Amino acid sequence: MTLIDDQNNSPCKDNCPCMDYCPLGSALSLIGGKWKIPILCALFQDGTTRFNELKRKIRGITNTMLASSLKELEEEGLISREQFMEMPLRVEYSLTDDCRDLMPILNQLAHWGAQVHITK
Amino acid sequence: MTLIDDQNNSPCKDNCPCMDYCPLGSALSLIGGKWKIPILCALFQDGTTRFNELKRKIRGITNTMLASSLKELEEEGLISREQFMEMPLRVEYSLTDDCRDLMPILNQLAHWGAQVHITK
DNA sequence: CGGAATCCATGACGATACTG
DNA sequence: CAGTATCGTCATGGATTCCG
Repeated sequence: MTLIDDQNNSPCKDNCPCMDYCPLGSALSLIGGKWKIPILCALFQDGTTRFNELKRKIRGITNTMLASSLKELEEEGLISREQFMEMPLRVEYSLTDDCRDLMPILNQLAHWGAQVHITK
Repeated sequence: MTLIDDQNNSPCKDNCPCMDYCPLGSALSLIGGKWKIPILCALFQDGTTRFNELKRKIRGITNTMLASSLKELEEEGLISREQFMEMPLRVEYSLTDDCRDLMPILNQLAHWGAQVHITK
C-alpha cells in the first residue's frame, strides 16, 4: 500500500524506488507525453474550447496527436468532452475539477523550473 | 520571455501552449524518463549513496540506465557526484539544494496523484 | 567498483490521406 | 467539423559485453 510521507516531505516512502505502485510516477504519467501540458494550459487559460480551436492555438500539433491526447486525458479524468448534435458537429473540451486542483502544483513546478534554469 | 502568472495560478502564461520556451515543460523534462524519480527518491530517503548501492535499491535498473540517468541528473544540476581516489573505486551521489527545493512540490504531486487514482 | 560501448526492440510521434 | 486509418521515423530504454 502507498504511504506518502508528510513528516519529511519525501515524495513517497516505502513505495519508491522499490515498490510496485508509485503515486508520483502515476501522476507524472498522466501529464506525460509531448502535448498534454500545452493542451491543459490552453484549456486552463481560455476555458471551454473546441477541437479545431485547440488545434489552432497549439502550434505544431497534428490531428492525430490532438485527438489521441484528448482521448487519453479524458480517460484519465483530467478533461471532459461534450458533444453537441448539430451540423456541423461541435465538440467542446474543458478541465475537470481534479485537473484544476493540479494547476497550482504545476505552477509551483514551473516556478522551480524557471529558477533552476537561471542558476544553471 | 517567460511570464509565469501568479494571479490565476496558471502554470504558464503567454508562453504555453504556443511559445518557444515553457518553464513547466523544462522542469518536467528534467525529471522525465523512466528512472529519474526512483533515483531522486532513493537519494532523498537515504542521503549520499554509492553507484552499486543505488543499483541494488532501484530494482530492475541496469548499469547503462543508472549511469546515463545519473549523468543527466548531474548535468541538470539535480545531483552531485563525488569521486574518491581509492581502490576499489568509490563514487558517491547526493541531491543538490536545487533538487531538495523540488521535493516538496513532488510530494504535493504525489498526493494529488494518489487522490485522483482513488476517485477514478 | 563504476562505469562505457554496442546492438536491438519497442513505442511514441509525425505525415498524409480519408470519413461520418 | 471532428476526428480515424495507415504508415514511416526516431528516440527511449533493455541486454549484453567489455574496460580502467
